[in-house]
Amino acid sequence: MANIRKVAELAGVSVATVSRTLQKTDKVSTKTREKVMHAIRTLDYQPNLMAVKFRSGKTLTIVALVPDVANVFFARVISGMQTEAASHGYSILLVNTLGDETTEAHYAKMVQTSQADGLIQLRAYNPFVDYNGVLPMINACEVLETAPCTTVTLDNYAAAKSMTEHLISLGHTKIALIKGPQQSPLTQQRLHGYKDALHNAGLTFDSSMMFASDFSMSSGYLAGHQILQCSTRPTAVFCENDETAIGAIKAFKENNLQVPDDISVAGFDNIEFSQYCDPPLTTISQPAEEFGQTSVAMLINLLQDKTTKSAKVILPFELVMRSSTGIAPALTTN
Amino acid sequence: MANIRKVAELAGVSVATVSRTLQKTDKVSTKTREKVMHAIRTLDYQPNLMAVKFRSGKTLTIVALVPDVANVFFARVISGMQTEAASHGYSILLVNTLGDETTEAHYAKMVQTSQADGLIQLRAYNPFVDYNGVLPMINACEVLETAPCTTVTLDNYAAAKSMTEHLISLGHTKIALIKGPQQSPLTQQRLHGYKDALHNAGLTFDSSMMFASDFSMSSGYLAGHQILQCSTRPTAVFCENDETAIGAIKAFKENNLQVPDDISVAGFDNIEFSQYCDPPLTTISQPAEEFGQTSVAMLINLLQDKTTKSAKVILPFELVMRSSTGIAPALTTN
DNA sequence: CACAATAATGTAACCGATATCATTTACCCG
DNA sequence: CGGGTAAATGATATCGGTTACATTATTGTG
Repeated sequence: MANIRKVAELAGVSVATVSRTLQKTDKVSTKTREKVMHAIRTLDYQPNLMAVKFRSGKTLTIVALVPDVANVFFARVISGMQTEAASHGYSILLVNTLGDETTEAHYAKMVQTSQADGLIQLRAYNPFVDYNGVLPMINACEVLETAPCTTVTLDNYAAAKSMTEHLISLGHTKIALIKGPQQSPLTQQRLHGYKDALHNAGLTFDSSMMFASDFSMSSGYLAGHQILQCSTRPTAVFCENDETAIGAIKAFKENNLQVPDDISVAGFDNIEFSQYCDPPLTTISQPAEEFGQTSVAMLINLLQDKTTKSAKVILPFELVMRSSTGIAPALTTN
Repeated sequence: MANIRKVAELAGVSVATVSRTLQKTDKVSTKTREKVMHAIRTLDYQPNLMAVKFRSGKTLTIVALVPDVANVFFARVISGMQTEAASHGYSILLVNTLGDETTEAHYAKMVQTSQADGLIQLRAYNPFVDYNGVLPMINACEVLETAPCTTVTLDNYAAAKSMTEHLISLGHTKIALIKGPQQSPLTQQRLHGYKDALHNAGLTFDSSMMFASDFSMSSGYLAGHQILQCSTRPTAVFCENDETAIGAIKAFKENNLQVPDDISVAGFDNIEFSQYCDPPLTTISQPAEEFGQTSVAMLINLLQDKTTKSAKVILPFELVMRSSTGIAPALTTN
C-alpha cells in the first residue's frame, strides 16, 4: 500500500507538502499541487486514516450499546443514530449487549482505550466502572433519574398514566397490566403511571391484575392466557409494549374473545406492525428515530465542548387511538 | 491520560518491559512484573488501542453495509453478525445505506484507508470501485451469481418455486404475485421460481397478476387493494416477503374477504410477526442470524488466509405452513 | 572458578500521518 | 538592484505503542 512517503518521493517533494496538498490546498502552489495530485493518482494513494486518528486522538467513532438490535423499536433508534452520526462524519460501532453488564463494560473500555470517542447506552446501567471525569456517554430510552450523564427519554410515567386514563374514560374499571421485566426502570415508571391513573379515578390497584413479561410476543401470549384464567376477567389490558399486546390479542382470539368488544387491549411504542395487526392497536407513539438522532447530537456536542453539563432531554409521546380499545362491556365472571 | 512511558518511568523499567509485561507475561521476571503491574494500577493505565491497531495494521473492525437497519429481517442478520464478530474479537461498524451507492462507496473506502479490515454487503452491489486484489468482502442475502466475492445466500429460486407449488397443490390455479423492487435480484430470482412452478404445472403466467411493492407493509396493503380490483380475482397471493403479505391481508379483511377461505396468502422470510398475525402466515423461513454469522465467519477466514477463493454458500430455507393458505375456492368474477 | 548458554532487560527504529519551526524562494517597491 | 516581507517548501519531532536487536544479568556445568 502506498504511503505518503512514496507519494512525496514520486512527486519530488517532501511529505509535508503532500500532507498540505491534501489538507490545506491553498497553502501550496499550483505547480506542486499538480505534481502531487498526479503522484497520488499514479500510486492510487489512500491516506491511512488509522494513522490520522491515532495522531489526532480523535476516532470519530461512537459505540452504541443496544440490548437487542433485532428489536423493532431499537432498530429504529439505531437508524436514527446512524443518520445523525453520518451527517457529522462519525461512525456507529454497534454492540448487541443482550443486557449483559460484562459485555457492556468491555465495550465501554473502547472509549477508555481511545478506540472510540463516546458511548450511547440504551439501558439504565452505567458501563463505566470507576471512570473519572465527565462521562463521554448519553443514556437514552431506558434511563434513571439518577443517571450520571445526559439522558434522552420520554415521560414513561405520563404516557402510561395517559393511556390508563384513556381506558378509564371508556368505562373500564378492571384493567389488567402486562408488565415488562421486573428490574427495568421503564416498567417501574409505567407501572407508576398506571397506578396513579387508577388511584386518581378512585379505582383500587389490584396486584393480581399484573402479569409479567419479557416484552416478547410469546410472553405476551402467555400473559394473555393467564388473564383468561382470572376469576373476574378484566375488560381491558394495558400492555407495556406492542409486542406483548400483540401476543395477548392472539391468546384472546384463540379463546373466541372479541377485541375490543369483549376486552380492550392497549400497547406502547407504536411499532409499525401495530397498525397492521387485527384490530389495529391503540398505543403510545414514541419518536424512536429521534431518540437515536438526539442522543448522537448531544454526544457529539459533549465531545466537542467538554463543558456541557448533563442534561435531561424529554421527547414527546402521543396517544394513538385505534380500534383495539373500546367501550367497556359488563364484567364477566368465569 | 497515562501512557506506556509514564508507566515505565514510575516502575523504573523500560517501555519494552512494560509492553512485554502486558503481551508476553512469561518473558518477564516476577519481580519486575509486580513493579509494572503496580505502576499500571497506580496510574490507571489503559493502553491506547488505536496506537496498537495503527502499528499492527489490523483494525479488527468489519464494516456492515445494511440497506435498512430498521427492517426486522436485517436486524436479525445484524444480530448474528454481532455475535460472531464478538466471539472473534472483531467489532461491527454498522452503516444504514438505504441502498445509496454513494454512501456504500464512501464506507467501502474505510477498508481502503485502513480503518476497517473487511466489509459485508447485504445488497447485490459492489461498493469497491476500481479495487485491485482480492476483495475483502462478503456479499450476503441479496446476491448475484456474478458477484466477484464470496456470497452467502439461499436459493430464492427454489424457495419461491416450492411455495408456488404448495399453493398449486392446494388447487389454486390463479395465483397473484406481489413482487419486490424491480431492480432487486431477489425479486428476479423469486419471480423466476414462481414462473417455473406455474409452467411446470401447466398453468400460464399472467403478467397482470403481478403487483409491485417496495417490500413495505403499506405497499403490500396497496397491492392488496389492487388485487381486489381484478376482473377475475386470484384465489391465492404469493408475496415476496412477509411485510407485504401482512399488508395485503389487511386490505382483504377490509373488503370482508376471509383468509384463507376466500383467498390464500403466502409470505417469505418468516419474520416473528408472521406467527402472530391473523391468520398466522404460511411463509418461507430463512435463517437470518445464520446469514450474519456465516458472513462474518467467512470474512474473518478470508482476512486471515488470503488464499481463500470466493465461495458460494447456500443456506437452507424451510417452507412453514400455517393457516393463511388453504384449499382453493371457486374462482370469483367481479 | 571460568565460560557458555539462557533469561531478562534496555535501546531505538518503526508504523503513517500532522504540525511546528526553520529555511528557501518569490515578489514588491523604493 | 538590494532589502524586506510574504509565500512555499523542507526537515524533523511527535502521537503510543511493538519488536528486532543489543546488552546485561543469571544460571548451569565441567
